[in-house]
Amino acid sequence: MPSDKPLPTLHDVARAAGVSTATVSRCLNTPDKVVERTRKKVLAAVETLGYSPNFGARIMAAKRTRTMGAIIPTMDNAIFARGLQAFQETLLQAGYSLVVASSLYDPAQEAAQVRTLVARGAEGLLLIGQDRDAAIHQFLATQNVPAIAAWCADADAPLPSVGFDNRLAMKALAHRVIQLGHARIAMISAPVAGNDRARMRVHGVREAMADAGLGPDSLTVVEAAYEIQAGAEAFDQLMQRRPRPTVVICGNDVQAVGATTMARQMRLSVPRDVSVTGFDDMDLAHVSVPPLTTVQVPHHRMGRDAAQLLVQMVEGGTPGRTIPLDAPLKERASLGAVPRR
Amino acid sequence: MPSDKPLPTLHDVARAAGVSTATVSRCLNTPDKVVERTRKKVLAAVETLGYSPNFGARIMAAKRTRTMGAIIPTMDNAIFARGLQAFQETLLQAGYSLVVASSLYDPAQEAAQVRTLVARGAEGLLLIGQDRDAAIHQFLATQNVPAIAAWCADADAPLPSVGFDNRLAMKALAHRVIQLGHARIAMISAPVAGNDRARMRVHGVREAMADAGLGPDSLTVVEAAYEIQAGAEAFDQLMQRRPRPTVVICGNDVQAVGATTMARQMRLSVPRDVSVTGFDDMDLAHVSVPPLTTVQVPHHRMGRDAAQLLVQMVEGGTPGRTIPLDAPLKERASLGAVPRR
DNA sequence: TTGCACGATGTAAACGCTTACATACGGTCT
DNA sequence: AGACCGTATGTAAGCGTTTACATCGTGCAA
Repeated sequence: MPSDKPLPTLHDVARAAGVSTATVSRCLNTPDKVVERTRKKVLAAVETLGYSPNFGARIMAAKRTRTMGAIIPTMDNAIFARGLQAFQETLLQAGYSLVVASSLYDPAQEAAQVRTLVARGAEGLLLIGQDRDAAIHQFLATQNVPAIAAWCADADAPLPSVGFDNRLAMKALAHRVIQLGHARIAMISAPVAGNDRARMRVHGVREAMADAGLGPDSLTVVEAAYEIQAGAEAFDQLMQRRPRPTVVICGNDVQAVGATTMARQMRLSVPRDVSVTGFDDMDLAHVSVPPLTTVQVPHHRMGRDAAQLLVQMVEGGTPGRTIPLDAPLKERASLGAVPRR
Repeated sequence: MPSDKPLPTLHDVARAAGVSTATVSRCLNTPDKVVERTRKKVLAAVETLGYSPNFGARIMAAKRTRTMGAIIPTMDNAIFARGLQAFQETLLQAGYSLVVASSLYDPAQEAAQVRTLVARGAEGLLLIGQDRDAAIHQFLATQNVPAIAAWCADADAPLPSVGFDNRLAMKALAHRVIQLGHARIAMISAPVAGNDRARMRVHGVREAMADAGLGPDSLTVVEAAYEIQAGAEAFDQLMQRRPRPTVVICGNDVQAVGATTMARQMRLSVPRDVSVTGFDDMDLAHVSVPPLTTVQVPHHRMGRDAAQLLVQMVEGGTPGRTIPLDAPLKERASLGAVPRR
């Protein structure tokens, strides 16, 4: 209970400056509508009183919160955090604040957060991926809150998206893998339930294989948690299989680094004995020994473009058009030709 | 201009349910003050109309935003992002939303963000470190907004803090380094201007050296940006010095990984030719070859405890007492005995 | 039966700002 | 000099909740 003395109001400032509340308000919001002399007086009063406008009253009168919301699976994932950073910076430039919430990869939590953020006055929402219940879209529509999906690019999905095509990006990587002669392929994926990005990456590998005439039984997929250790364990498990896969395609860099680390422990040389690839191109990918072949995710551009698109949708009332971004293959030492024997 | 049909208000719901606005409000906020039959009627009306309370009006009347603010240097730093994640999760449990802003390590930006977040209705603020202008504290005091500092622990600093003592943690690491026989010590630090965490870490090394009778000229400190590449360049530069340092203490894991990477490029063996240490214990530290000796920063606990303390300060009006946390030394292969020659 | 207490609901007053509209005041043009 | 115009400022009406207080009704004790 912060029951201290009440904060000064517009009225107090107006009285102190000897003007009306309207003039004070104008000084703060549209300074050029007030003549210099008056403005100075008012600003001086604001200063001495330590006035700061009341948020509630302001948005109630202006009918604008100038706040956007973002719901990401978790900021523990550095790559989301970085996208969020760019999103926030761009939003700030446009005069918006950012409220964040996390779903922890749980659709129910995400749905709850959508309601929370809208109730908290978010004028627009940034979500990750397209996997969600139709009820959410309906809710957003009735509340008249525009939303966009990042980390994907899919023109005919429910939400306009800003990002790259997970399926195609991974397909390109898998294509290159196959080109190098690999035919016994294993994949470590994050859990695909409720995660279209992970699912699409698996699809991408499948498609590349199908295109190359490799049957579905040439691929072994295991799901693992988004952790280095889990990647390591999954790699271990995959290496027990006979015949052994010649390449392990990972759905992300974190698991891939777990894989290379485990390979070293198992005294398997990467890529001589087995190749490993990642996805995201985070710092880890460079540091891994050997450096990871991976897909570069444009997290910064994604965050920035998402912010711009969302602001445009909120302010222009426009429907919002998907912005596809490139996610180029970064070929590094962890991927080599299939071992001959 | 989202000029669509206006959203339903409390009045609309009240009319639809055939009750007063007060009853509807009670149904939503204190359901047990309303008899079952009425409540059902009202909730049905809420549902069919798709009613969602107006944020501005609500906080104006209730005088509570249930929003906290956090200003961190950047979410590009995974370790801040993770602390923030824990902070947000804990806040959510307590019924608060989180507005985030970033200072980009710039005190002026931080000051501006403090004002922005307060104007945005933040009831409490999480800041990083203690390095800031007194004017900020004064502003927060007049606005009656409690704030705490994370990533540090300093009982007699202006703000109550939740975190660890950067100086002591680094001193412990340096002590161990010296114990291993190192006497020509180099340090790569993030820029210390306006960054008490970085500065305190340097102090820690200096103190450990002084305690061991090593003069200040046994230490070479270079500042570098918070990037792998910058760490690599700084390491290169330090390795040109003669006599060459036998250990490079880095202010953080990112720069340390840059150092080990550069060492490999220079065909220097770590720790045989030169030892390297980090600070933070992020994923990178495990993955580095060799794994980094570092200081484990309790980012998750810090975020959680910070949230709890802040909520307590906001709700209880209590002054807030510093919560010191451990940041233990994690000794791994990158630190070895001083090379004999 | 009357009176009372108490629980359920209604009434209406804030809350502090923005902004449409009204007003006042000079200055210009005829 | 009078009419007119434009600019700077004032007046006051909301904005949609919450909540103190008033009112109503029902059940129970006397």
